[in-house]
Amino acid sequence: MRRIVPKEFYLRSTDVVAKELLGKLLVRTLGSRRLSGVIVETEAYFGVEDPASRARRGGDLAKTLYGEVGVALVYGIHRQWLLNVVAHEQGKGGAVLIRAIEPVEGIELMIKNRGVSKITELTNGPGKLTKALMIDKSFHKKPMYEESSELFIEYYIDVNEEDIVRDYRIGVSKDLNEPHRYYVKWSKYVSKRKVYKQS
DNA sequence: CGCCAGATTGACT
DNA sequence: GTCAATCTGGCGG
Repeated sequence: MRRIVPKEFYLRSTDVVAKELLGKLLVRTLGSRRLSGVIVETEAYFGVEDPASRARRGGDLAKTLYGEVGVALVYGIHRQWLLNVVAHEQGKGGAVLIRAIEPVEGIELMIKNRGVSKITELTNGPGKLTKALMIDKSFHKKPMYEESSELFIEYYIDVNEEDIVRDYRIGVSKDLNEPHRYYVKWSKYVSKRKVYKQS
């Protein structure tokens, strides 16, 4: 039985949502076809108080970060698309970056989309998974709690608390002094690189 | 319209 | 390990 994660799920602290998204299924539909994967790595980003957040730069992304929860925030960087879900408490700003998934459905098509055959290389990075699932700017601001969006998140498995690792965010030039990256310890699909610096 | 930073990736030494 | 390709969005002129 499939059940989509409801909008209310995202109206909580960004950190809690980031952690609880682990083990959920990210689904992209193409007509009757499904491409999906288990979320195994996430990072929390906040509002203007976060030096690594796009909210710092103002504009549309800042508005989206502080806006309605449960919608996709698609952001382009270094010629990749990165997928976030807007999640924060009432009156605050924040979003969860989905950094890695484990392929479940539609693996053949993902291989075609990515141009690589090694399964573990398919979706073990934020830019990689958007390419594998054919996610681009057209999904920006679309609700992720409705099947009609063709991009949504379902309940899938429960991850044990002791299997969740908390660490500093990856790749940001100016991080906060607290870890905001979460990943599943046993997953082979977590992006390995660790290039964080302290501000 | 040009400039530039940046939550990345993959090719290469 | 190093490094550059190449894209988006904000901002200044």
